[in-house]
Amino acid sequence: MTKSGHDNGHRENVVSHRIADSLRTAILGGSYRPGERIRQEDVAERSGASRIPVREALRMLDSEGLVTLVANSGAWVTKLTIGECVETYLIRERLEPLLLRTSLPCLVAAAVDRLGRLVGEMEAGGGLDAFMRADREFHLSSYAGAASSEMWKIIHRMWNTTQHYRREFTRLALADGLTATHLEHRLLLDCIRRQDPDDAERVLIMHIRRTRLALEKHPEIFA
Amino acid sequence: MTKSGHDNGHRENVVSHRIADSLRTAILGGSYRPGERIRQEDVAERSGASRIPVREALRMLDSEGLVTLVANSGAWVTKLTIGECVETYLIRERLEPLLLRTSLPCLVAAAVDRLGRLVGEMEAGGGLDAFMRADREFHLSSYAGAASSEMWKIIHRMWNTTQHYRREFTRLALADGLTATHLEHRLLLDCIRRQDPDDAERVLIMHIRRTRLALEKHPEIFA
DNA sequence: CCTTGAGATAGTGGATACATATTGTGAAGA
DNA sequence: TCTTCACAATATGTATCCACTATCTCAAGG
Repeated sequence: MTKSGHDNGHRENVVSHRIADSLRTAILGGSYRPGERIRQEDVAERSGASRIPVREALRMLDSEGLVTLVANSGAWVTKLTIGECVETYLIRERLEPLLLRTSLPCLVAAAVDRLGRLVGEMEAGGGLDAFMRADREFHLSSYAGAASSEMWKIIHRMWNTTQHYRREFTRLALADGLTATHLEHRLLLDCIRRQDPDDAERVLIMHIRRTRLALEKHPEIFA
Repeated sequence: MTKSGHDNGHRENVVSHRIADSLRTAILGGSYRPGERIRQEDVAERSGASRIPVREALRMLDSEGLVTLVANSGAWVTKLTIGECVETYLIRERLEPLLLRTSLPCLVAAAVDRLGRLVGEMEAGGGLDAFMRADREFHLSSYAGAASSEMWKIIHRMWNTTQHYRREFTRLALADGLTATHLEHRLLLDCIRRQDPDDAERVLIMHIRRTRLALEKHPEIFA
């Protein structure tokens, strides 16, 4: 290990990966809006690199579903129709319970405690951004026991592609207090504490399904 | 339409796409084996292009899960462990029934007839390659009513990444005649003819699950 | 004999420059 | 006034050249 200590996990010091990370953060953070065009030259100039690594980065994000590439035309931030968004929730209804079941036995006490704190943060009502962050962290952390699995990647991807629409939906739902959501989170946390995979699946299905049904009542988000 | 008639659907006349298609066909056809290295220079030379479109193609295939890219190191045909392959089947058990349910009402009589012919081809016993082609065609065609959906892409990808291992497993199973498989295909075809989504889901779950359990008994495939 | 480190080698990552396709604009004609 | 065709501007796709990193080989030392 004297030479260069290359075993720094999967840290990619490659420019294309850095650009992809930067763009991903910007898209998820809302700096880019769905349907907005992304010009290779702009990104290249802003990041001080040439267009080649930008193209590689765009291809990565395309494969993640965050941007849509069209040959000889350009790249746009992926824009979902309400139908595609609903389909994503239908997939999540089937896969996330399985992922949670897989992850459940691997969640140590410390991890469960952290989930409890996150539920508390959401209930505290710190505003839109705080809820979004805690909600994402809560659910994805509950799958941490199964991280690095193929299913984990699929689910993670779906959380990313729907991030913008969840934000807009949550913005509307915050007005009603999100009481059902908070209750479901408490129930889910309890199932996790009890290490009960069957009940956990049921609650999670209900949670995702109810959100989908509520989302379908707000087609204006996809206008 | 005087200039160049560019409206040929999604036909990608881009070199990188052509190379990706070529490599994909080669990998799925078995010309490349899992774990085998793919050198950019070799592919570039063989296709008469430079390395840049080859890199783009490799990134596409990486995003499809067919090849594995490592920064500053190279590209290899993705090699699955038995655990990863089993996980793929677990995902398929949950998603394909849903996809079939979505596709079912869109399958017209002609499409169902074609499914029937494919079942006949499989039962006819034309050897490994013939069965592989008909089996893939049968299942993927049963989802054709939901083509272009996100779920369809996920499933398609999984059929691709496990293609090599299904071939090896089928090679072993052919000796036993595949009787259960043929019965399940007949049952599934009947459910489709009756337009019964609930029974179709049950049969398909059983079909995938039984295959997974049988696959788990042959770890030597992944040696 | 085994371990370790320096140098050579091969192969990927990136920058610059050029070719090509798409799209927007405007003028000419019906 | 609307349609249509041609041209120009813009952005993407590709080729060539260079730099960097990882791996392999081999020799020196314990």
